[in-house]
Amino acid sequence: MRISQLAAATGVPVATIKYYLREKLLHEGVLTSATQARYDDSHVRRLKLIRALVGTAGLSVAAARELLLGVDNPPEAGHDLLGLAHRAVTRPAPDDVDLAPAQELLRRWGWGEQACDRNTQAALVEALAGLSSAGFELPSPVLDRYAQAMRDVADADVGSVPTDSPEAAMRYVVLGTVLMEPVLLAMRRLAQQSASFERFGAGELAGEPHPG
Amino acid sequence: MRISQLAAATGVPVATIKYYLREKLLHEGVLTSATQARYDDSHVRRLKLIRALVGTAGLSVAAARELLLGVDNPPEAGHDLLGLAHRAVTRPAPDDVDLAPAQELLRRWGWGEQACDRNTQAALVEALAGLSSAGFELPSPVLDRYAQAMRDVADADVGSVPTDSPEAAMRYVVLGTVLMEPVLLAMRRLAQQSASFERFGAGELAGEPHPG
DNA sequence: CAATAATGGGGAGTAGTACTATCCAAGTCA
DNA sequence: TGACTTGGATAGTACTACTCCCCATTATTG
Repeated sequence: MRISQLAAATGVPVATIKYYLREKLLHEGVLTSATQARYDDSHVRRLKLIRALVGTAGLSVAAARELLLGVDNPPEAGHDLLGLAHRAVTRPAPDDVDLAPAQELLRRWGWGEQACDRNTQAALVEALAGLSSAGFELPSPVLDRYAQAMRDVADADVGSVPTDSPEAAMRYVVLGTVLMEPVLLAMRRLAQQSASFERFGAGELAGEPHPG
Repeated sequence: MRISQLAAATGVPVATIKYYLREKLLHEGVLTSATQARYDDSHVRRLKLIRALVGTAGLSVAAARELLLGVDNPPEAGHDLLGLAHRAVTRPAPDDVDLAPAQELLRRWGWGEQACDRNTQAALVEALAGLSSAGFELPSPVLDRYAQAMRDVADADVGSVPTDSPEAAMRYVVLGTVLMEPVLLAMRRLAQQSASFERFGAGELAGEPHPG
């Protein structure tokens, strides 16, 4: 399979494939001469994965590269798989963030504080600060309901990790974490629309998507 | 309050404030002369809100403008509030997307199909396509668990909308939808870390954030 | 009142990202 | 043999979110 066929098979322009090769997101083909290389099914699969990461999941090319690097070279059997996935989607926190608000919540929810990564805690703190700096104060009970729901999600996540092979687990965790996020957000919005429709009826909060 | 004081009060550079003024994200101050305008608390609040939207929530300036425009001019009492918020974070779907996969899921979950916006359904279809094109096949029962969790989230969302004033409802729905997303994602990651830690222990899936 | 500083308004410039286009020599295929 | 394709590299593009600079006009300060 030559590069133009790879392009045809995936819908990705040749120039873009070359770009991904340069950026080390896609492994090189086997050179058969100075100006010819052969690509195979692994390139097709990888290309689709890349497009899912940078397209659907909205990762930057740099983040996708880091994440793929981890998928390619599993650190050791199961060592910090989650950390790898989370690092690709969580920006590093500055040294001086105050994690106290997050830690209090973790205690309240019984989520092992020592299990939870600094940067992820900082992300929660920042997100909550965004809410409150927008003048949006969330009552604790409501926040707790959200936490319970996300705990359910996480239990589903962790519960369905394949435990047979470390590579499979790796793949599942890394990709499941980032590729599931847009799915969850879309589901939330649909559920909101449905709940709003049931509660308020058309034309109240949900609007009138199908008037007449 | 002059522009430099507004900058000092919010931490936003003067040049950036001018940019937001040009882009109509921030309302103008009251001119007291040809080269002087007065700003007040409403500008401080608005600026914080803008930073939360484009910073924390990751909206583009254009999306933030559209959303703020809606918050400023509530259409009519409760008319399509959700639609407004969702439009700001959901890109328009092309005419030819096949919504069938989403509609089947909506039926299965009992979420009123007629309540659910085309673009949002398309977003779900695309997100699921991203998963599957990455070679990631999600068992239906697992997807159903996610759906249940997001339904819980949405019920909390809709249940805590203030029903007294349309303006308050507007604000709550629009901002709650977009500003809560980063909160939910951060909570999911923390819950994953905690669940993983409980299930596999340190050094297995969760990694060893605190070795020793 | 004079010197210095700050402001509104506006245009231009910048940094980063994700491509996209062009070129060329070398190789393939008809 | 000769048009077409490829790998490899460089340069250019479109977009976004600022950031810089300028100027005439105030405001402030000594």
